[in-house]
Amino acid sequence: MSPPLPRDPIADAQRNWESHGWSDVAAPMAAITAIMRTQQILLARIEGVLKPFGLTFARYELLALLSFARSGALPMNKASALLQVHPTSVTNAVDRLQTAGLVVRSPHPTDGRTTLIELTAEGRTLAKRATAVLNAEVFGQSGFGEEDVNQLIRILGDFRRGAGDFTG
Amino acid sequence: MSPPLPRDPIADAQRNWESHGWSDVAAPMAAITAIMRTQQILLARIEGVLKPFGLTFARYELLALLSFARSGALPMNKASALLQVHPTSVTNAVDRLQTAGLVVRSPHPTDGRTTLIELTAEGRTLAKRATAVLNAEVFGQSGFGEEDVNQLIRILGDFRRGAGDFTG
DNA sequence: GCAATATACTAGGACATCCAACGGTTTGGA
DNA sequence: TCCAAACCGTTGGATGTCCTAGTATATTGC
Repeated sequence: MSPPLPRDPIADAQRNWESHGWSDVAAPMAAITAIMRTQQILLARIEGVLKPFGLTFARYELLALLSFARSGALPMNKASALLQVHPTSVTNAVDRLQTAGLVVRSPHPTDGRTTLIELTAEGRTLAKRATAVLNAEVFGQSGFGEEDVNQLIRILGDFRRGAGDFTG
Repeated sequence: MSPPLPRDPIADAQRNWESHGWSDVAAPMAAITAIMRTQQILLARIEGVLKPFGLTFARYELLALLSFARSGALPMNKASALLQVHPTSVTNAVDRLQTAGLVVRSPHPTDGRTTLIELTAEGRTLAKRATAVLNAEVFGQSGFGEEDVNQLIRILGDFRRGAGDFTG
C-alpha cells in the first residue's frame, strides 16, 4: 500500500469548506467523507481475507445470510430485501455462487414467479470456514475501541432508521 | 425505494453471531456492517444530487480537489494519493471529465512521466454549482445529530490514522 | 371469467474499483 | 558514463452496483 500522507486529507477538506464560507456544513461533509473512506478500507481488508476462498464480500454476505436461515434457503426477493441491495445484484451473486457449486436455484413450491436460493453442503462448509477467518482477522482486529464500536452501532443505527431502512 | 423492514437486519445479524458463540466479535461485525450500509445510503443520495450535473461522486471529488488547488492543477499521482484511490480510477475519471470539457491534461513542465490535470473555466463553474447543491441537499441534511457528527469525525479519524492513511 | 395491475426474476448497458502488465521517463549507484 | 531500478500513466480484464426494459406469473377488480 501507499505510504501514509503527512496530513489528513479529510481534515484539510473540512478546513477548505470553512474558509469558503460553508462552515455550517463543513463538519457533516467531513463525517460523510470519512465514512466513505472507512468503508473503502474495511472492504479492502475483507476482500483480502475472502479471496483465498474464491469469495467476494457480496457473495459471502449471501452465503452467511442463507446459513442463518432455518431451512438454508431463501427467495431471491427476500435476500435482496435483507441485504438491501438491488435484485440484479443478487442475481449476479447467485449466478457465480451457483457456478461455484455453493448454492442452487430451485422453484418456489407455490409461487411460480419466485426462485429459491438454497445452500449446498459445500456452500455451508465454506461459509463456516470463511466466517471463522473473517472473525479472527477482521472483526476481531477492527481497530475500533470497544466504546467506539458501541457508539458507531448507535449512531449508524439511528441514521439507518431515519433513512427508512427499518422501523422500530 | 423499498418499504422499511420490520426489523433491523444488522441487529439480527449481531444476535445470530452471539448465538453462534462469536459474542466477542459480534459488536465489531455489526459496526462494520453498519458502515457498509451507511456508505451505500449516502452514496445514493450524493449521486442522485449530482446526476443532473452529469457528474458522479468520483468525478465530483476530483473537480472539488482541483478547485481547491492554488493553480487549479494537480499531477495525476497527487490526485490519486489525496483521493486515496487507485491510479487507474483517476485515469478513468479524468477521461470522462476531459470528454465533458471540465478538465484538460497537460504535460508536466519538468518531469516527462507526469501528467497535470487542469480545471477548465466550465469545470470550475460546475464544481461551484454542484458543491452548493450538495451542501444544501446532502451535507446540510445529513440526518446525523451535531454531537454524533463530532463523534464520527473523531472515531473514524482515529481509525484511518491507525489504518495508515496519514500520520500526525 | 377476463382484463388490468402488481410482483419476481433476468438481460443488457453504464459506471466505478481494483489488479496485472506494458511502455516511456527519471534517478541513482557501479 | 551507463544501465538497472524506481516511478508514472494507460490499457485490458474481472467484479459489483445500479437502472431500464422485458418476460413470466399472481392477484385484483369489474
